[in-house]
Amino acid sequence: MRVSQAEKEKSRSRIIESAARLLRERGVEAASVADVMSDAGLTHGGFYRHFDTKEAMVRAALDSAFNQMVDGLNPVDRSFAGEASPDVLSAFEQSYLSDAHVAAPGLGCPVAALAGDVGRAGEDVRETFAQGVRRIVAGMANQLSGSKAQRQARAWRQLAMMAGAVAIARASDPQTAAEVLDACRQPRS
Amino acid sequence: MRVSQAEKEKSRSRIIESAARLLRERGVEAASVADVMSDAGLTHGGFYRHFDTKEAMVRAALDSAFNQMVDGLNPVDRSFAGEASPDVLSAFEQSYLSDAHVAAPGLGCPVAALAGDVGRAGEDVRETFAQGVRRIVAGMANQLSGSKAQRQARAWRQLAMMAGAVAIARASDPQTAAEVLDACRQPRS
DNA sequence: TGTACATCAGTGAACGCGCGTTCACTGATGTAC
DNA sequence: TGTACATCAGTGAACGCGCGTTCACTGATGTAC
Repeated sequence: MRVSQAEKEKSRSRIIESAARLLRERGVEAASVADVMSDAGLTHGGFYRHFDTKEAMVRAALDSAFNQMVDGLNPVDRSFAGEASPDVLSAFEQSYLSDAHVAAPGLGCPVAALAGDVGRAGEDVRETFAQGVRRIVAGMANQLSGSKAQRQARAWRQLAMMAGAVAIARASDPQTAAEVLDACRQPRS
Repeated sequence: MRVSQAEKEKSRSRIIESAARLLRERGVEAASVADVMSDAGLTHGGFYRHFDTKEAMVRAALDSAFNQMVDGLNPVDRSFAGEASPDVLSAFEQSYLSDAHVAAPGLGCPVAALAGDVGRAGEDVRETFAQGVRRIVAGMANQLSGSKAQRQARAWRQLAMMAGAVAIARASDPQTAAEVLDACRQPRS
């Protein structure tokens, strides 16, 4: 039964949203096309009316997940003039290194959840990932002071540390997770 | 054809070595039992004379990969008295953030290659991973100065940053990879 | 505005394929005497 | 030290299963007149 163009667009959005969550929760390979379609309230057969391949879905879902992260970094009600807001960055970092983020990968940072998987994916997926990471780093660097190169380098170091810490925390026992998160919450040394 | 106990032990070592490399290169799911056995010069049917399940092999391979990393941190010819050797730590960090490490995940740090996958694995695998990370952090902390808590916290931050940076570099294009690695090679800020 | 018809979003069965695991079998190894 | 026999590492076929993808079909949507 054909549905309207507006309905199709809603379906596509639901597929991408489901994919963005399931990819981060289960990994690129374990999040199957059938799982994603079922989560979106559809059957798997219709998948190819929306995407040519699973890889195309992965790219769209990655982009969506990065958008969520960048939105969290640049709340519209605060950065209306692009001004530096160190409390926004502090809040982002505190939220990133929280137990809640560790416990909910499906809603969390795609770098912490998927960097390993994407490293083994095709070039197109890696390109989508790289652009997403760059947007996060640019958003963080905007909230820092110093020269442009200094701000960007500090943002890279901070994001790498936080993503590494959350990935380690998820891959360990609760005590080890608490140790690495606590260490990374402390100021630089 | 039955082989001697010594031959069996050699087979087991080859299986673990192949698994440790293929897991880091392809990920936990994509490194199949048949691939590992073939790489070790055996056929897949004999796998269960060595391990009860694929998960048991993953744990043994993870342990082996972490051993390699810890050996690199504590060269026997240097740390004979457990004394602090800052140049050993510097060499470790420089090697960790090198292009060679990014290009050769099969011989590299299991944290950078497998933290994401292990985060979705069973509790036993996560426990093996956690013990491995702790050994790396202890080895790094031994090379630092300050109170025990300070040294350990600094080691956690440094390892989290380096593992995050290498994972991001592998999941990105060459230019982005160079940016994140360069940033993380710089001293603290 | 109505009518006739082409389009196509979504369904559910089916495809080939590789996965982890099991199994009957082989024949050299290890052991009991 | 020899001999008879039980053990078991390794082989290769087979198992059920879920994967990504394809396909014939349905019937509401969109369009041409």
